[in-house]
Amino acid sequence: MGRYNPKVAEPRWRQRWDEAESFVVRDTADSAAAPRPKYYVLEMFPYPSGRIHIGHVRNYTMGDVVARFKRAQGFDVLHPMGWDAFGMPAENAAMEKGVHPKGWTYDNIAAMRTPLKQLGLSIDWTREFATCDPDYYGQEQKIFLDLYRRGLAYRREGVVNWDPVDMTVLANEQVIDGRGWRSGALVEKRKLTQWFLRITAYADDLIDSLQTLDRWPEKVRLMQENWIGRSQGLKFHFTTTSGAPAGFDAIEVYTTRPDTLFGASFVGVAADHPLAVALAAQNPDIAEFVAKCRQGGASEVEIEVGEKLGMPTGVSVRHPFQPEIELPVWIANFILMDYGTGAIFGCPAHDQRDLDFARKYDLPVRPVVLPPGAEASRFAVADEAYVGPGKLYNSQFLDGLGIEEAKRAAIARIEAQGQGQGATVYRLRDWGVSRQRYWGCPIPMIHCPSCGVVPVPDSDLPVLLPDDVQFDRPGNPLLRHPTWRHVACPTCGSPAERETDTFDTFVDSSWYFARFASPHSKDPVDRASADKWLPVDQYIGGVEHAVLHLLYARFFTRALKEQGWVGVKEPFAGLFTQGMVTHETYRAPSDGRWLSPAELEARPGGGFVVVETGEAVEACGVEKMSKSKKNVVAPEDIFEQYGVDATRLFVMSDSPPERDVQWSTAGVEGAWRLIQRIWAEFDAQPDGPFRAPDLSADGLGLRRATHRLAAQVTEAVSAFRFNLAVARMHEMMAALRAHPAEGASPSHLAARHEALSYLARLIAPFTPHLAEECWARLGEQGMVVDAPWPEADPSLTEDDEAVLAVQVNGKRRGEIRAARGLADAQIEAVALADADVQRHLEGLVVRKVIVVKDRIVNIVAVPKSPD
RNA sequence: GCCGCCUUAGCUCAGUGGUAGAGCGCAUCCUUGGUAAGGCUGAGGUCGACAGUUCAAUCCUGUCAGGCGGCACCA
Repeated sequence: MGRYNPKVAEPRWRQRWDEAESFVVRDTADSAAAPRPKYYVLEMFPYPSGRIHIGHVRNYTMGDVVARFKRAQGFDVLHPMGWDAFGMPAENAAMEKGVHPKGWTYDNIAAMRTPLKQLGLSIDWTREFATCDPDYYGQEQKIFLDLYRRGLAYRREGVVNWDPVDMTVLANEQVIDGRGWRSGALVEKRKLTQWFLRITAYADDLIDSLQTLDRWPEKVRLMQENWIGRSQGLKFHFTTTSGAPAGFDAIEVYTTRPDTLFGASFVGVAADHPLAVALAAQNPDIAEFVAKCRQGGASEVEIEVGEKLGMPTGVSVRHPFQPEIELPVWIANFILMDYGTGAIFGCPAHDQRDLDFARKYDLPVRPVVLPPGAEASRFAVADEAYVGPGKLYNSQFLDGLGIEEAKRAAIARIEAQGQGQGATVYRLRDWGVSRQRYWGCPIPMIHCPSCGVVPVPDSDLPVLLPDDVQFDRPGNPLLRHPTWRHVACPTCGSPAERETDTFDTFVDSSWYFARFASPHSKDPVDRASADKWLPVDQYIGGVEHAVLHLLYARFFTRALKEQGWVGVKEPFAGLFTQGMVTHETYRAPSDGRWLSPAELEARPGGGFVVVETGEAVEACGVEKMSKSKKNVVAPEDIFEQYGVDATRLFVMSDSPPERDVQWSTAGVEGAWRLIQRIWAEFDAQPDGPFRAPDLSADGLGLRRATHRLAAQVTEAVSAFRFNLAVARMHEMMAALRAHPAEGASPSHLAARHEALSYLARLIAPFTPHLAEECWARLGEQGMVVDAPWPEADPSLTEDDEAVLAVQVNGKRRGEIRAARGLADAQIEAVALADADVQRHLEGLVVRKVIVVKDRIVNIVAVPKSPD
């Protein structure tokens, strides 16, 4: 008799798993012979910041529960781990602390590997790699050259988002509310020559295939769909009639509402539009306005205010359907150069922005869509544009048509006139991947003065990062390196220069899941291994990657497939996005500074006091754990105090996994107690052997509880409802307590043995160390990790007698017991005979009786009529 | 502004068209050779508000309120 001591038990079992190589995947050798189906579980790999946090613990425990569960169910499971190791923080550390990014990164990896291994994850560590390993990024360069040869990578000058703090370019996706996603600095617009990946080539497939991803959260699919932002419309040109500079005979616009063309009252162009630029060169007023728009666009303030600003250009264009009508061309601040054609026609009656603009500059508002039930002579648009359904009017050949018909008719007419055609436009833009940084994968290109851009030959790969670099000032150290960039042109041999930009780190994470299939292959991916393991069956990570990483990875997988490296186009068949770990925050009432939980002491009767000062403190809200709010807990400390299993168990309980879970000391203590209670039941069990469980005797109730538990845990884990599984384990403890070992009959003991044997295997995905200890205590063969998942006996999961509630007019009035599946008429009779029910039926006439099998009886009764 | 999610016990949250649940907290009691602990029992609920569908609504539908998240001059 004794308490379960995780400090002793946990390291012992980890060592046993290591020695047995329990989690090493036997890859190609048995892939043909083994009949086991494969299952690839992957959690989003971590950035090696140097410490793990509770969020990691939750993420990796979820994956581990799935991996161990599938393993026990007989799947050949791949569950690898790696490091997303390139990126800015390493360079920041280099600048701040004078350490080399490489050393800093690998030290951090080592520091994080220890607690991750301590978690007892069923990971095949032989497949571990970091994206900053030359072996990995060399393969990435190979992939990039494939993309380049296939025209999916190209270089062009473009207006880019420049982060002045990180001194680098950011992708559109990395700009959030006008600020850099990492630095938080206001992003500026700059013109630079950049490498781009042609993700837009797959826009349609990326959007259309979303519906095949039926094991992805609806929310994420919706976010991707919105991000790609496909719209159908019409691209056409207006011919200019007067005032246009040379070369501007026409202005091309894009619209999704060609039906409203007869309501057009102006044409607008973006401040960056070539026409605006050309006019600015001649006209100082226009130049000033254009400059103001550019600033405004960056400042974001104008957008918040929503004020529409415009400047007439003096240019006029002809209406395509009404040659007698000319429309003025304006430059307007609400038109974006990088969407559509950077020019629009304004129909104020049916577009709120155009209406705001028209009211401000006193332009005509001409309604052309009549809402259902409205009268043409009286309908007018005031301050709100009409965007609803209706019939066209004031529109010549479109009159009387519905909106969709009118769109088709207008497009057909424009096409017939040769002035344009129907078009699909996307919000998604090509992915700019150049970063002016050192700690990233070098882009394997060479700039030759005579040959131009030349790819590094395959035989010269990988292009390695030089180690001898200085971080004494901001900017890219590769540019300043004395020798690294100077190289002979592979084509002509004359002096040339290497590309000094490196890849966006999202490139690194766009294919790592494929590399795990064959982490040591000489090629990026070994096709046979990829065919065996891909796609990832269950991917698990934070919802913050719903757009960026997941979209890039889907794009990369398509590109890899076309190159023949892999056979699938969707990388992740199943996706689960887990919630965050939160914690209460506390701040001192006196000076408002944040206090860490360690500085506080619980006060009897609720609330906390500061240990040092005795000052009373109230909790001020539950928030995501962050250093700034001091509401963090270090996983290592929790492991030390409660053990790894209690930590794992707690992060899996309480909250459904897709939701946030609130960390609390009480919660871990609850998990700790459950572990102790489980162990106590195993500890109390006398040594066997026991004869086969006897159905006739007092063990039946326990056997039912056991098999119900097996069924429930299996279902809960399959459905990612880990918290439910834990709740059922709590309930199981009540059943075990009701059937104590002490003084038990042999059949009773046998039923207990079965219960414990099942329980050890059912808890194994959650608390694997405890499970092994329990398994061994029971005297079972081998380790739990190699034991098959327990099957529930269907004949034991259901009681043969059901308890039915009896309602009278929808209110519960009594309870009856009846054999399962008993005929409705018989149940009705029993229910009506029940004393409680009889009492409630006094003075009533039964109108109808509804019997729901094995669940409930509802008696509908009305008062007796007086006669 | 648009889209999505949430609102159930003091707290954190499960759950179901048919008998309202768990953990923690709280109270009472037991144990004091599992003891920086263990256990029994109990109190505590208009299931956010209103309306509808139904024999029956916490659950389905609609409207509203409050909270959270994503997107946002995307033509």
